[in-house]
Amino acid sequence: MSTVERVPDTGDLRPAALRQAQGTGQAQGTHGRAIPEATVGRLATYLRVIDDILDDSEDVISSEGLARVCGVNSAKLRKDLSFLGSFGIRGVGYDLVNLRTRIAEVLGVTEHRDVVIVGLGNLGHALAGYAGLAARGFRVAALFDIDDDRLGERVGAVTIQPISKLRAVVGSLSAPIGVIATPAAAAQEVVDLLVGAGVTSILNFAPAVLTVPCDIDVRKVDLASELQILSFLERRKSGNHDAATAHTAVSPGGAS
Amino acid sequence: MSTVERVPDTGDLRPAALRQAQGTGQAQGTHGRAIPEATVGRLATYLRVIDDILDDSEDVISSEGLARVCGVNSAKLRKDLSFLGSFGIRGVGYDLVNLRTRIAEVLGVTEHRDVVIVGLGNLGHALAGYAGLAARGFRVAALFDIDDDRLGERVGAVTIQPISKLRAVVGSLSAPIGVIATPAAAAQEVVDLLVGAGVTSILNFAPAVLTVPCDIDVRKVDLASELQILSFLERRKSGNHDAATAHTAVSPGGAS
DNA sequence: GTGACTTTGTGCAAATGTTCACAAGCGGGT
DNA sequence: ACCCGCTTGTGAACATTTGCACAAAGTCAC
Repeated sequence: MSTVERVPDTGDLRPAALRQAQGTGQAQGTHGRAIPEATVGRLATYLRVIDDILDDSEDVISSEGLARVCGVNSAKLRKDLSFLGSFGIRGVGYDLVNLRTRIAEVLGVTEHRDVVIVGLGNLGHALAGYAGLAARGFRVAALFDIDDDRLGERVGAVTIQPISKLRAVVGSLSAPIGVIATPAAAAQEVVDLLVGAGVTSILNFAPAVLTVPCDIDVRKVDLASELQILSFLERRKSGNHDAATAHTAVSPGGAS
Repeated sequence: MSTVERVPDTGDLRPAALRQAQGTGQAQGTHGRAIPEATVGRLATYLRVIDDILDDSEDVISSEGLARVCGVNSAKLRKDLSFLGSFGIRGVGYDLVNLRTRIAEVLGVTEHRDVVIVGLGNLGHALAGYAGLAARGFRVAALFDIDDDRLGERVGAVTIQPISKLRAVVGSLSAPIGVIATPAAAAQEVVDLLVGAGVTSILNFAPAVLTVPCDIDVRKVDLASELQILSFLERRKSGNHDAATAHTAVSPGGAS
């Protein structure tokens, strides 16, 4: 996952999925250790679960206890936390408040981080109205849509603005995250606009492969892909390999 | 990712995230090879991209060409496809129509697969109204909500029904995928209902860790987690490790 | 203070995933 | 029919991630 500079002939631009898949090298932890990609992905879960149990539990929790609630192996949890420059207490466990603060720091969500959403269709509305965002460290700072009918409409406390305002508004925010909730056809155009306005982190809900400069992080959420993966697992469970085998028996004896 | 049977003391039930993270052993490919978890996750992307380029392109594409559009390494693409019992033609490439059919078969989306959505808030509405679902091999078969005000409302061609009908309706469908779009507080209750009704594949949008029997597949989509990961990457880019280092300098010289 | 018990932090090995590099195979030109 | 150039399929090297097992380090009872 560390061969980003070796991308062959795409030059400065490359499909976002490439960066997603390959990662961006190593993250520096607090005490100089690198934080693996896989660990970062779980920290968000730990943070949420800790928030869930902050009230009704002791103020200290063991790796075993937290791991059970998070649905992960306790050794993995401990190793993950060790990348944060851990301060668990041997024989006791982790102080929940401390732990929460520490993870939030590493994830950069101690202060609320700004989010701008482009595309206010059904999905965009759902995202913009999602109350959980504030609780998880984010603030919906601006909403943009290309459709005149939607301009001026308010979702929560924020008014939908025309795309033409995007550059100026984004410029006034500090390192906002861009969320693309437009149809796939518009996604590349929108991502170009966002990048042009200085956004360097983007969450893409449109089912399209985006091409961005190599210093931009893009993550993708694709409902249909998730369903298709479930569909595959389902298929495997019921043992329906037959339909697949039916019509192409091309490869001979090469299999091991 | 193949140690599912070794789960320690949770017995028959275990948090869904565990199964998510660990996978469920190995999938059997057509010619007897196992399909790795990571490959399955990419097949959905390939399928979508192929659909995108089916018209405006040649009827054959090289691994290099397809890989570029999908944003992956061409060797990885070839290896992924080789698990399908590949039938690419050396010196030429892959027949797009064939490839599409083959991937759809493996993913189990040749016929439309039924999806039932529970929770018709903003997000549920967005999902239910998502036109792309049909194009990607799914059919919204039923909608359920607990709120009396929403009962009878139609989204697309489907009417929202009370939760009490869930068991009966699900029983009349063949291996539907359950989608949970309720608040986190209701998610465990809903997943229990779905499992009780015979659903074995579930996509969870609620930010909660679900506990399910071990033969049930649960996948999770969490907006806030994705944003937090982006937030971390952003933080790393700008080199803001300072705030993090500020208040806990516990671990001594153990760092490399 | 001492010993028993608990839990963290981590070295190490196994499993999984990615990339390279190249032999094997195919089509087209002559 | 044969050669040439192109592309697939895959063995092997490399990288990452996971899980085990245990030493190190703390608490608690007495």
